Amino acid sequence: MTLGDDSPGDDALDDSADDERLGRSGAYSKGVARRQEILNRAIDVFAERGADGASLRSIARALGVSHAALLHYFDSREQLLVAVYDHANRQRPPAPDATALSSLTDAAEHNTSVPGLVELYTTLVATSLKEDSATAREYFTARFARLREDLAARLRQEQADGLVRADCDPDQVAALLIAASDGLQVQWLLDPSLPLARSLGALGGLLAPPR
Amino acid sequence: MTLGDDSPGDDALDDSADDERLGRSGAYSKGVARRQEILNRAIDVFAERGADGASLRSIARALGVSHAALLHYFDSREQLLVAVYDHANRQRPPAPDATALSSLTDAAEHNTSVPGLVELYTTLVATSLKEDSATAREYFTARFARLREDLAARLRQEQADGLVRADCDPDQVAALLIAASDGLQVQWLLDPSLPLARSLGALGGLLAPPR
DNA sequence: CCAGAAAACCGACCAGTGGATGCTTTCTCT
DNA sequence: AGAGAAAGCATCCACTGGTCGGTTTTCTGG
Repeated sequence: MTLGDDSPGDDALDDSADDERLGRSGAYSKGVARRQEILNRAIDVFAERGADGASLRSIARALGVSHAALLHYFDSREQLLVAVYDHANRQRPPAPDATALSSLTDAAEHNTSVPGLVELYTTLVATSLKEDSATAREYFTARFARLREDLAARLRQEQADGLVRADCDPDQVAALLIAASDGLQVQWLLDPSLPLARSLGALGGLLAPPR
Repeated sequence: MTLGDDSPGDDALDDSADDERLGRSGAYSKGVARRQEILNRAIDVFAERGADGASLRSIARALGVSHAALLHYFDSREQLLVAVYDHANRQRPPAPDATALSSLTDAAEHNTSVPGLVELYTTLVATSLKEDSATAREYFTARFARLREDLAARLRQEQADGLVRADCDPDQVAALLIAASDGLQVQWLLDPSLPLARSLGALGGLLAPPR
């Protein structure tokens, strides 16, 4: 277990923080290339064969390596999947000057456009709730906290600018926005006929200041 | 596979619809008792040992039976878990004359008070997204549809009564409310310091008619 | 340039999983 | 009592994530 000898300087997270973060990135050039390859192929396998079909052996087969090779780059399947999700998200750099709502709508649009992404996200959130979840829990708590902070700041600004009604707490609304976006994506995946964007838009209407 | 001989009159769903629905309920009295026993113990195991710890063998061990016995009452682990969730929900009969928002707040309160319930719910929703999900998908699509309809009706009434602002689409807001409630419960489970009720309350504030 | 250290990778193995199957035991109804 | 269905078990299966020891490949410092 990674419990007995959690060596000082947990190298799974804090090395080469500028580019990639989860799991060992290779020291040799072949290694870093493989790592990218894994991340890229894994999302495909996930999209094609679903969460259950994306076993370590299945992903490894798609790459022509053994499943042990994957565990050389990532401590666990969980960590691999988190890295895949993280990787998929870094493909879409966030627009810094977007509205709180529009940034969420954009993200939702992106998620629903990449096959398998919402399923991956939901799967990972579910595993992050398990008590013994190692990587996922840490990752998503941090992600939610960061997102809430970011959105709350945006909302405060928009309140000051008169774009958002003033009689609501930005912190609560930030949590609310994220929750609504996540929940709607799930509902949409179960029933794609739902107008995801429009529902989020309705929330925008509720946030607009009274005229 | 249950694919070859999906016999006519799928008895897993349509028999004894008044009380229980998922999986075979016993024809002998001992059988129906066992079924209740399974449902009751399973939720405990889930609460104590988490989603991963709730394997068929683990649950069976807690009952003093073999894991094959469980599969005699339920077609699959997935179906068992759905039945457990359904069972846990039937414990709490819904108040018929509640506000759209208050009914959700109550439900959220209930979910967060029963250990393991939110984790079970999230796990099941995640599995319902998998392509080959048999029972869960059907169950949750139906659940979401029913919930949306019910909430939308409540909202329309409240709009007519002047309790909810009129300039929003009840259907969109219904989906929104469910999504927000679900998403907030997840965030709360990852960080229990979040004021779940207050966040939902903020949504109530947004829905209130302008004064 | 080449020795040697580290990285990359494999094959074999392990305990545990969900599920299928065939058999025995227990129950209930006529 | 006896037929027939339900309840339940032992056993098997393919597969999973993860570990381990060993081999090959890749790089770097002298």
